[in-house]
Amino acid sequence: MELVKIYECLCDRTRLRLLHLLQQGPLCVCHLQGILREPQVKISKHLGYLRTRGLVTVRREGNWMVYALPATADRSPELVANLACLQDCAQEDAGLKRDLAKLKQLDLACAPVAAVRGTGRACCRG
Amino acid sequence: MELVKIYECLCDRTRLRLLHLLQQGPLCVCHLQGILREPQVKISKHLGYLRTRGLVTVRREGNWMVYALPATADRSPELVANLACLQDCAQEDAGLKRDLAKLKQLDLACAPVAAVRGTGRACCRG
DNA sequence: GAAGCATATTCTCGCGAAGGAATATGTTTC
DNA sequence: GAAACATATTCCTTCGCGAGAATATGCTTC
Repeated sequence: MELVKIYECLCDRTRLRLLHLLQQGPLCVCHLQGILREPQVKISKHLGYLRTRGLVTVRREGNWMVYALPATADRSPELVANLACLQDCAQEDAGLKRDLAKLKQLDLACAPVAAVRGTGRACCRG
Repeated sequence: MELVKIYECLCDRTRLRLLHLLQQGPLCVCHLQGILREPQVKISKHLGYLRTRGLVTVRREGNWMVYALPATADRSPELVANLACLQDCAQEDAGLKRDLAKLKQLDLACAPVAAVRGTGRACCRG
């Protein structure tokens, strides 16, 4: 994976937020939408952008599309390094920390549903 | 310094090469030009881009403009983290390694001039 | 002060990317 | 199979960026 391509994915605020959240584990679009509070088109298109560049994978789960970072074995050294770096930097970034806090709340709110779906974190409006 | 701004600077191949080289120490434009083998306008404009975003500083030295990374004390944690990450990633990148090799050669070739100028690495065509 | 040098700036072009509105696709439920 | 739902795609507009040619700026030397 080319280094510049990784930076191209990281250089947009929305994508940065998405990748940051996905570092916590797989998430479906409606989750991401609920946290980012951005229009559906916007989120869907940025996820598409990340997918075509291999920074994200998708699987369908009923009505939902569940996005995730590539399996650990499939991550290039550059990607691993930059994801780690992002984790570090996120602690200085109020916005990213807020996203994370919202995610934790969702996890709690959806605990039953998540358990049923067995993913540990499927969509909570189901 | 905003995280996204840093990534915006890193997401162009030319700028990536420039920043990578500057991690070795200050360099004048003609040095960078000699290593990258790109037209003068291109290099100058990308250096300008980096400067307006605070990722690089300049000082004039006679006819030459000497570019450098910000003083260590002036680097945000995000910048420090990403520069370190870049160093790591550079070892997987053949192009960046080649740039580095060329830089070492220049250092040797210009040793006398560099000594005179006292910067340890001023322009070698002087 | 004129000439020569290193570098920056301006102008213009083409392209790709971001955003939003509307619409399409694929899945589930009844 | 129709309705409801989650998500993707298309179409359009706007905007900033990258590239190159030509020109300007600022310093030095004679």
